[in-house]
Amino acid sequence: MARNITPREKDYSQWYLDVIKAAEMADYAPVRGCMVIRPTGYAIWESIQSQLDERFKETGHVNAYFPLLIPNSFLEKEAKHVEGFSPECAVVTYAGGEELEEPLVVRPTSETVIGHMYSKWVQSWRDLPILINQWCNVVRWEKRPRLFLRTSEFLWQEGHTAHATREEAMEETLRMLEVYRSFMEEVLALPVIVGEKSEGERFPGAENTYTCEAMMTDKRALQAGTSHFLGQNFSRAFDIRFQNKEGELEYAWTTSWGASTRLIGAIVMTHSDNDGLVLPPNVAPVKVVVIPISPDQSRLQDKILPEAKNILERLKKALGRDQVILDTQFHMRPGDRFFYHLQRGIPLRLELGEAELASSRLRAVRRDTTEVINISLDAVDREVPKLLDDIQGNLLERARTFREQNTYQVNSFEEFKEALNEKGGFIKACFAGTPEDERAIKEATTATIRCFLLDDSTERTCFYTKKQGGRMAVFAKAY
RNA sequence: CGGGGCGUAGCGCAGUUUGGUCAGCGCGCCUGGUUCGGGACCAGGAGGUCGGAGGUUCAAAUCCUCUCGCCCCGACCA
Repeated sequence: MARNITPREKDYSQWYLDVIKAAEMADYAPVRGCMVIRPTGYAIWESIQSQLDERFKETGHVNAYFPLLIPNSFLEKEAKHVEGFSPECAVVTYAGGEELEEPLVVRPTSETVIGHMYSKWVQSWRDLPILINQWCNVVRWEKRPRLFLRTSEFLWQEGHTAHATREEAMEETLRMLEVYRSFMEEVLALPVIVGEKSEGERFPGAENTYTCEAMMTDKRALQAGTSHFLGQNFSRAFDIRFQNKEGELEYAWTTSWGASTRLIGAIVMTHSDNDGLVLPPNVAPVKVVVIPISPDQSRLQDKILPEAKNILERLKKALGRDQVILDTQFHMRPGDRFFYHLQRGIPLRLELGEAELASSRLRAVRRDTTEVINISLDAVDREVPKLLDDIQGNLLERARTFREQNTYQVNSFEEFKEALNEKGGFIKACFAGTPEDERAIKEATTATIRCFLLDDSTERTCFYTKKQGGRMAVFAKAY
């Protein structure tokens, strides 16, 4: 058991911080609310970035870059947008040695600048759709920051598209929601519930917001990615108009969608344990570590190390160059070296010592189950990828089971409160109330509507108002 | 922004009530040795203007005032 990590059941948020610290993923920056993403953490982000980017490209998107600073007046063009974001905006008023004529907002998101540019780029229906994504940082001033989950500056990706028809834009919104869902499940081993946000939780300026909601191991919900159908709100505000085939001027229909470094927090809170970080193989920057061991330095150098290098090369061919590393920290004792990689979440550890050399077998230890498997040396190229797949599958299954076991369905407010207080987790209930009802529920229980389920067509009685025609909602305490 | 806690070595803390032999402990770090398959042990060593600024006093980590920052719980959020 790790001695530098507070047990999860004792203090969840301390455990979370300890895991991040032990894995050296991040550190606090001198400015409150800001964080430094250290190489181990950043490598995870790069892994997320490259794999998501590939999926964006596959669905026809291209990358571009829009500026960090946005004229304050841009934000003000969309009433709800400015209302939603102004409390958390950082504003530059002084630059170049003098007061600026117009304050510049450090982007909290880029709908406005991008809307401005799109209005210049779009004239004809032939210019549509525009399918652009950008990878960047944004600033949203936070009162209560938490590493990866809520920091004043964070890294993310924001897709912004413009379309000729409402249908096309809606299709895009849902397509990207699905890209997020499949990425989260297949790569991050993060089972998510997709759905539609309630009016109160909607993106400021959106007509509709769709979300991927995940359950952390403390049974709280985490919004892991969102996709917004913006209707014509931003194209009206920024005059994105095009001439259709009939020669008439029409406003374009836009969407936006984003996922952030918060996903790293989600990985930590979904898979890690009291020994530290656990990474699903598909997102792990390093999937396998080979650890040559021997108390005898000359045996180590002459016999064991060469064999370890041989295995390393074979695994590099089987898995990819950077996916496997050789541990040569010979000044450390084996236990220390095991812990070093354990706490960094490397999915599979391969030990090679005297015993293995003698038996022509490797000792493989799974990070997810601590299970030990002996692999014959000739079979590593075959067995290791299989094991990694198995680990990936196990982590997803484990998370899914946990979520299912902590999801309850209720029919009355009494049951709702009881389930929430005694069990926690996700609570499914049919809801037909107003935003005021939602607020009242939140005040009474601190739980909020995470989303309305998309595939729900049956109309039932609302658990709260007893009105007919409600939709199935998932409630939870959220991050 | 409200409520609570806390700033002393890289990290975690004791010391503050009762001002003076209080510059200390554990971990980590460095050196040497013995060890070595889930976090070793012994010996020696480096490291701090006690968050900052004023003040009280012969004397301040300790008392007073102001200030900065952090953590936890609430309202706001990817």
